[in-house]
Amino acid sequence: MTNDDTPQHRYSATLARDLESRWQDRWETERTFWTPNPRGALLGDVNAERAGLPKLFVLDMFPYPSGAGLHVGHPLGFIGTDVYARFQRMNGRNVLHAMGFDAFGLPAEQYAVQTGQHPRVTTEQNITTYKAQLRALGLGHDPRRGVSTTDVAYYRWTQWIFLQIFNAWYDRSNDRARHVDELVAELDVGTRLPDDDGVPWAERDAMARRSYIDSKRLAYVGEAPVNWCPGLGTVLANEEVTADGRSERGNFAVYKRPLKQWMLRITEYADRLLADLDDLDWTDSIKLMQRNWIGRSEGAEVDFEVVGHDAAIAVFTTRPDTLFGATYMVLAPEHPLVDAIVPNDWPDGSDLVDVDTGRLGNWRGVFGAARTPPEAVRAYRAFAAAKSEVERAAEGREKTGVFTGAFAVNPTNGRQIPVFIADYVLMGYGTGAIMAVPGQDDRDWEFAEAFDLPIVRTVQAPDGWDGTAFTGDGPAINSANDEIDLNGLGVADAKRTIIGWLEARGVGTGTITYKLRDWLFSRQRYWGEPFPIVYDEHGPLALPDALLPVELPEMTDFEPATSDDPDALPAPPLARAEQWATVDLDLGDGLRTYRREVNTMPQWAGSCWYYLRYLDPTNEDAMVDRATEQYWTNDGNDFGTVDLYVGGVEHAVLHLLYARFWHKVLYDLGHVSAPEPFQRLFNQGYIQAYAYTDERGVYVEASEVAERDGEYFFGDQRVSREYGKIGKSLKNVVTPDEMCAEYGADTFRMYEMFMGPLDASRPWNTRDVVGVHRFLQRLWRNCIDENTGEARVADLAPSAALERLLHKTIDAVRHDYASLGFNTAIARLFELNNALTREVEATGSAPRSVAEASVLMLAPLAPHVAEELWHRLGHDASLAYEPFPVADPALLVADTVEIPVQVNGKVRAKLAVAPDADAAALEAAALADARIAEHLAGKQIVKTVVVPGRMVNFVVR
RNA sequence: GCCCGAGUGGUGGAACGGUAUACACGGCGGACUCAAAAUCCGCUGCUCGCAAGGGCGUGUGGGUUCGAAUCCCACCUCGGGUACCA
Repeated sequence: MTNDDTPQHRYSATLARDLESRWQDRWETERTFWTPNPRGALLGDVNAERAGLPKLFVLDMFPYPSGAGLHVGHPLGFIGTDVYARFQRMNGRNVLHAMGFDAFGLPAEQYAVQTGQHPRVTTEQNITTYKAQLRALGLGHDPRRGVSTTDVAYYRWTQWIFLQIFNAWYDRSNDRARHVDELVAELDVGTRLPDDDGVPWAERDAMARRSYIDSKRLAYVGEAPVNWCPGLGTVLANEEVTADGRSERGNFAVYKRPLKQWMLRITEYADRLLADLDDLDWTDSIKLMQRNWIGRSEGAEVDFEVVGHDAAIAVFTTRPDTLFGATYMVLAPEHPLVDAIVPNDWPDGSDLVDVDTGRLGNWRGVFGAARTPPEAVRAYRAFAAAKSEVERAAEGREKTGVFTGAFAVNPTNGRQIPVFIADYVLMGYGTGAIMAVPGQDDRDWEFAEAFDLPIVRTVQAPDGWDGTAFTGDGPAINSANDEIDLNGLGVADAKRTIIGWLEARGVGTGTITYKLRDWLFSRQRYWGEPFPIVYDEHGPLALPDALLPVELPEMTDFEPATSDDPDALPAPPLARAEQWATVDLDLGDGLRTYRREVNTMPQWAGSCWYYLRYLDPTNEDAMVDRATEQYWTNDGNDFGTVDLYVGGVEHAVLHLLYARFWHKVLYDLGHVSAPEPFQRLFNQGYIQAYAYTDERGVYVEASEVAERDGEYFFGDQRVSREYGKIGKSLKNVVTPDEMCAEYGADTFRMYEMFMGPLDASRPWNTRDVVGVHRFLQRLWRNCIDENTGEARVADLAPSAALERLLHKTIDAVRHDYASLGFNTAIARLFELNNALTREVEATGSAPRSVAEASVLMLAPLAPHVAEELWHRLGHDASLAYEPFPVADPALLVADTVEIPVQVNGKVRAKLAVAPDADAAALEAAALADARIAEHLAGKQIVKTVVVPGRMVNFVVR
């Protein structure tokens, strides 16, 4: 690249690397980015006075340190937050910016299973690599605050938070979580009554009381249908299962199984999680994704009596207005009422039955060889349970089910309607049972067609309706009995009316249901946080704070028992650590032997609260000091603690919903002072890259492909170009390390910011990087003599035009930095520098005022070279806290502006006029223009539009 | 299927309803050089024209407006989310 002719002090990659490592060392030695807390261990003696400034908490979604290290796509958001943070430091904010690691998780464990290397060793090596890579980018993080979720000193507090959740219950009357001791106290004095089976509190024994309290906790052991993944040997949260019913990690089949697992009662927060979205500065699309996930729907619960039984089937429906059209019912196959209502024999005299068609799951008896209802139910349940989620998806929406032999009564008209079980009804949603209204529901229509069930329309479909279910609005029909008449009412009115009738009759109520389920919180893994829980013969008990942390035992075999058998039972690795799992403790009634919880927490646990630990990472007495938390949360009217949170959209529901939930629990219990964790959320785009395949479709090393005449060649071989995720499999990995070596970190940082808006995804193109490098080289040359390395600025006034441009640039760059519009800020700096270059060429030196302002404006983007230039321009201190330039408003007004003159909307001339020229003056000037006169000749002016300072338009005929 | 979001030069991308294509890459031409690289300067949406100048242009088709990349309607393509949620 460079040879002997190149001036010694030209800004080259070598020079860049040299000054970058010097400045990184200096920032470290001088503790430049140590951010003071208002009190406590992190107040310190460096920058302490800054604790009096207004705070700004900037946060990145912390990374999982994978063995592959960073590629160029990873740091996009990190650089964006760093630019923003540096800019705000120069604006007099006390900025907290740190980087930790979300280091529990499957890859380290799977690597451990393969190699026997302890996951902690792998994890620590990976973190070391990441830290070195991140340091080389010059990110201004406070190194003291970068916690890892795997640090014992960190997960001690993750366990502590779990205990807060375990020891809390949700007080619906006050709509907040409270400590269970308060529940016990209220029950003891009788201001609150148990809401389960009516046995008075005073008459319950200790075990009954304990089990009642356990049933109220926000963390509880529940038996629920869970996503069991035998291929991974663990259960998964709904959020970890893909749409086609496989595990997000590893792509194994997932089955629904009822298992006892830890659950967190996030559903109690559904309404608040929904409502508080309104006050967050998040994009509408993320809010919408969260709203959809929470899935609030309003409707009614209606009881259908079962013929011949003293039982009723409760259904949830969002369309109570269609109740008259309910012609059958469907229960989920595993619905608890099924066994109770299934008769031993098929009902007599039915005109319903076509026993011999052999059609799968038809009216009765023909499911497999089933001859009786119990046989049919058993056979169908086996059929449904044997299907994995994938198979269900693959079969599409084909409706299957069996008649249970039972009938229920439609409360509106007394008609007896058959009761089915079918897997299109899910146990986990609503009541696990539906009333089927084929006339107004597509799924019910399909099922009714498959099973020849009657269809009654209760909403008038529009003329020309093609015959299937009509789900739109329209007047009710066929919907009247002796007491109530919905006919003619629209859907909304009909709903209101029927709910009133149901409530008056005591057979139903208006209700709200959520799609959101409680959070399945156990994993059968080794490399996660152990629960601070032990069991006696009656159930789980919390360990006291004094016994935290519960550390992971040393093991050599980390593998959970995996299996191809969907019916295999979970066997967590910690269960094999016998010594560890059995423990003698005195929990208040003498030394006894307990069994530890052998599941671990999911990876989301540690990432639910790391931003709080950044605030006070070394505190051994509390998760975070209260006053410190308040300082970093409140700058007047904060609703969320973090001011700016930047990360990928892939965490739109999982992480962000879980973290909001934990934060709200902590808020209710008085541990944090804002109701939400993240005030402003910004989703950065992805960087992808081109990949190339040869004739066989095999990927070839992208860095060795050359473009010639619009075609791509790998050696002599023609290859075709694709576009996709950066990764080993596409052979298109480019690392920040390579870019730093070839151009320097400043060039790399600026290129990432220049490629496009931060929230847009874009292709990496190494070829384009050189443009930013040239800019830095030109700016350097404008300030520094390339032969001597001395500053070449002069204390001259810049030309009026340059000065005006400088202030216009300051104004634009400030605005762009504040709104994360880094690509356009860079374009402005390029323009300023191009103008400065011309002035330097004309006069031989750069005016100091322009050079210094340029350097300060560059600093957030390219901090190393900016520091070096600042230093060479004669400043001893780092510019990290130097005030950012401020534009002089007087210089923002141009002396002339160019105004387009249009004839019939087409630009025909441009006028140079004073910016404050009024409409009359503009019109006169436009009419005086020769070219305009030409276009107006022989035409009649119908209308003249003049917008002062903007444009003139003549409409002619 | 449903719900979002996006389609602008050869490429990445600019553009409060008011001069479309800022800035950069690439390309072309030139300076420097024995030469090349690096560096510097100029040109670069398509099209007709010697030129002056004109026509056409922001996925497609309509609409609103004096004026639309921008607002509205329909459609096409791509990306994301979600999926029997009653």
